[in-house]
Amino acid sequence: MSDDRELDSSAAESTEKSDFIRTQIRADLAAGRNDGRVHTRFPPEPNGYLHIGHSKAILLNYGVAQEFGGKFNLRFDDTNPEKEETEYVNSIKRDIKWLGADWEDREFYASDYFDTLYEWAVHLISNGKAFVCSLTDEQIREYRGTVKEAGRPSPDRDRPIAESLDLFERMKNGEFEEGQYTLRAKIDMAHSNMKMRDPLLYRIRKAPHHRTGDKWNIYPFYDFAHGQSDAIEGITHSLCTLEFEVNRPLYDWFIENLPVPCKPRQIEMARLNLTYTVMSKRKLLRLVQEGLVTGWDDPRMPTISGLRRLGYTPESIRKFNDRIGVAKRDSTVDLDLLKWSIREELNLTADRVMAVLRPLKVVITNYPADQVEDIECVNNPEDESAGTRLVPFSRELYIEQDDFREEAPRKFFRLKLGSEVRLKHAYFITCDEVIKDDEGNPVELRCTYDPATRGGDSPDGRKVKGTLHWVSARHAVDAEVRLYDNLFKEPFPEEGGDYIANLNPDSLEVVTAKLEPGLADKTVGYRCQFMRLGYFCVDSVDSQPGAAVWNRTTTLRDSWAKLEARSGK
RNA sequence: UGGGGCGUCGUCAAGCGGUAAGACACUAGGUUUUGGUCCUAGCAUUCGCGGGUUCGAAUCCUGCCGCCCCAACCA
Repeated sequence: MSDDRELDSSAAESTEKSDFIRTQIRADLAAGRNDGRVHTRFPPEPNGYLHIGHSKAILLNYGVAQEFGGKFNLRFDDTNPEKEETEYVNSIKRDIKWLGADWEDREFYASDYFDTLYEWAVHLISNGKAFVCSLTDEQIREYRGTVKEAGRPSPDRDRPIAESLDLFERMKNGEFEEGQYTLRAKIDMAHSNMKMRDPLLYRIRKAPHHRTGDKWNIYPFYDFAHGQSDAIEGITHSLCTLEFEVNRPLYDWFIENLPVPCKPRQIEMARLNLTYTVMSKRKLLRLVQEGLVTGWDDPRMPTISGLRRLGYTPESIRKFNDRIGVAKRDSTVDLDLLKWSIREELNLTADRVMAVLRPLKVVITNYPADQVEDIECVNNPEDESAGTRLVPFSRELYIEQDDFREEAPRKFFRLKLGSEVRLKHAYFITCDEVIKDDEGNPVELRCTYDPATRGGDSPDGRKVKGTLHWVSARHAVDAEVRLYDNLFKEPFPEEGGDYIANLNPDSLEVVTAKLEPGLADKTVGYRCQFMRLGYFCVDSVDSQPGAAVWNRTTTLRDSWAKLEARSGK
């Protein structure tokens, strides 16, 4: 049966995608543009960790290259030395590899092209298309006008070419202070597109660069670096997000006015937004810096490294991306879709094991005190080849506190005083007596079992509605289990005031759980379902040899909780 | 009182003049030794709104409305 499902999904994957980007690429190919080549790139700025939104860009660029027999580059957009760090380039490379996108030997940096970019800036000056400007940042802003009023030309706009050439060289040589001069293109101060009003090309910055060190005193801006870097690498389709739509005329202007080896086409698409989280590096960075999370890889973060640590697989993220599609309209994807993509995979592949998160002791009064039985348990009902394992059963057990109510409505199928339930794979038990503490909370259940129901079926054919998971008290191993929930309590945390105020105070609950003994030696990389509770994995950071820490990747669908919540209102 | 982009189910998203795919979510049943999974059924007579063209419009034209982006020496 699981075979059928796998066939179905692979068949679905093989259907040709027809989003607007691929449609454009096919048209370009048909028109013979760029010699019929397809070459894409992912251009991260190394100023933070990659998040799930980046996975959309990575997988799309890589996927498109694959589908059209083209190539995919990784290029770090490192034109701002003040914000960029080597730690980030390493984490970015690790995350892209993990997602399964392969840039082969094409790892590039915009900073690789600083020399060429400098030459091209000189080229523009020489052709009267750029000039050195002495306006301060404040003046530049003022001269630029507004979206509704034309700007005014800089007084330096007609500076003689030779003078600009000289000044620009001296800027490069470090003869001036930061902010003293800039290099600007000479386009049109009255242009209706603000990006075309004599945009800045270079600024003086004396900060050391993570790769070029102190070689440069001037650094190009994004607009002067990005398209040219694309062209240098032979990129044919430069995919980016919607906010760069207004930059496209400028992108094209540089391509037209510079001796570039290829003419890439910029195509813009909507970025990914997800409910119950934020997706901007700036906002994520603040969570890290203020210690609101444990780091970029905190399992609650929407970062690739956070999701990996939470238990997501590369495949689940790829499937998620296939399902959200790509389009031009602003949208926010339901977090449930992401959760569903990991449940879908783990349902088919994860072992079912037993763990009790909030233990309640059960004593089987008619079970011999010194007896221990090995109960055969199915590892994965969705996958027969996963086999079975033996789990010890004895007189004293733990069950989940939530699975017992002294009195409960008819719809409550779990253990009640005087009623019978099945312990998964083991026996039917009936609760005879509840022992409570001073506050009336149940601390121990006295139960009897029916020896004839071994394995979980009654020979007389009587049925029980509930099946509970359990662990043998004597054999159970204690473990720290981290129950993660949504980082934010609101679906749109950025709406209204400060998003920090919408953090979910219950995004992490830590419990000491009782696990079946076979889980004691599990190591990083192991994923399983704690039966009836959710999917869990061994934490890759805080686990110690012999003392795994477990993270809840996601809960199971819980129609009982839904039902109860509904009737409670 | 500028320019650019976008409006199809609660959320994503196909559709490109021939009479609204699919997924998630949700609802109702069935199966079930996980209240999980799985299965079945339901879930937009309607595509932001109004006109027009056409035998026929979500698709073409037109007017309006709404949302997003652009005035960092960020990317």
